[in-house]
Amino acid sequence: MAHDNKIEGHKAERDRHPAAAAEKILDVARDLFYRQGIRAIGVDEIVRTAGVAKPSLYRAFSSKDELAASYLRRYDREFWERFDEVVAAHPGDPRAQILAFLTRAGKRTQTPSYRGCGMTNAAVEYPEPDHPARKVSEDNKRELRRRLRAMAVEMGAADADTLGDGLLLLIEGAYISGQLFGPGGPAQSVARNAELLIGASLAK
Amino acid sequence: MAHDNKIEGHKAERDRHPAAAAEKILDVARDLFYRQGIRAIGVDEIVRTAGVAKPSLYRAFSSKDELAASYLRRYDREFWERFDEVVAAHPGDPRAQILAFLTRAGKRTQTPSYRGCGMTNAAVEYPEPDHPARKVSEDNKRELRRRLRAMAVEMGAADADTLGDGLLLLIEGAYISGQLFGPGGPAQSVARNAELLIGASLAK
DNA sequence: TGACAATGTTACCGATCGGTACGTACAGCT
DNA sequence: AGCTGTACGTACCGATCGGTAACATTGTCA
Repeated sequence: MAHDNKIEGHKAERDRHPAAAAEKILDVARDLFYRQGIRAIGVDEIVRTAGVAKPSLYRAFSSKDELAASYLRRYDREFWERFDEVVAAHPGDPRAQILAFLTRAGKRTQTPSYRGCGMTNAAVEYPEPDHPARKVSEDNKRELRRRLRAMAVEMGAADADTLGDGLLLLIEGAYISGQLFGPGGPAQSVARNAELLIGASLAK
Repeated sequence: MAHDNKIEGHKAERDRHPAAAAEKILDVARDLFYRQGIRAIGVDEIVRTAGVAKPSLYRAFSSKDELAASYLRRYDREFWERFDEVVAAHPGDPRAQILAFLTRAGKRTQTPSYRGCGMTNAAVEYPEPDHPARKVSEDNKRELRRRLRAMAVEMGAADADTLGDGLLLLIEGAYISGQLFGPGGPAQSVARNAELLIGASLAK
């Protein structure tokens, strides 16, 4: 054992860039937190699944709460990437943008393993206003509200704030009932209902 | 307190009916579970707040999960009481019934301490399909969906299932964004948006 | 070769988790 | 009185929680 330097090369492959453990941790945390919930997952399970040591977690993240916040910050980035992607697909046509977004979201909610919006779920799990994870979630939702209202203005809605908020309600409702009802649930009709709501809000 | 001859009372007052501890436990659990979340509250905190001993909890409830389910069963009863109350206030007028329900719900969401729907929150906290608390929650939501769709039929909607589901999405969205945004959030417009959606769904 | 940075290993901490074995106080009945 | 059933409390269980100290091992780069 003393001179046992040559083992399998199962660790030499990732030395190229630093903080490889942190990335694996975040990958695993993202997966487990989203699927099972943040409170349901302990740090031990994370490091065990990631195949890293616990100190590696606490060298990269100051606490579990901060790891949760990091998970949500990454979620936030990916969310807006998807959002901007569908927006860019229909330039100058906010109605088509929203409908495309909702069609895609509605489709995702029909997946058996669908677990809703990580942001929304985190806010439910952490009602305390000063929790780091909740702050990220609230920021994300505030920005979403702002954008939806702006798009309602673009659409020329008589009461743009009401329409923007109505769309947000439909979206959040889809996130929640997607995970509550599973495939075949009410979330499958979110795009159709949004279309109806938009139509009613534009007609005067 | 009509015949309250017994004094002294840290135990004499509840001899009349059995399982007084169980009631206090359920009262406290209801309050703490709703405000902070089920996973966030330990059984120790419950019994401490209730001023009872821990075995009293486990004599009345086989586990914490079962206590959570009991909390939700009570929540379910009270929910349908409120629901039936507003339905009874507008006999034969499903549109007025729903609007009245949503007006009241929308108002509640503007309370600073609002924490959403206990059913919805529990489903977010417990994604596992066989968790006792989740089962209660799913049953409640399925029944709500059924009723909303039935009311949409009563209203004479062209696509009643879509309207019923759309109303459910708005409701769930209001529950969630009520606790996410607090007063001034999108949930304040849930009744207005429902009105628009209903109008658009009835016009052909 | 030697310093450095990143990770791993092991062992631990106090607190809290959900849950229970067991003894006791007190009612009603005979 | 004596017995019995019932509701309750004290004290405790092992497991897990989030988090840390100390040190060994690794490959990289100068």
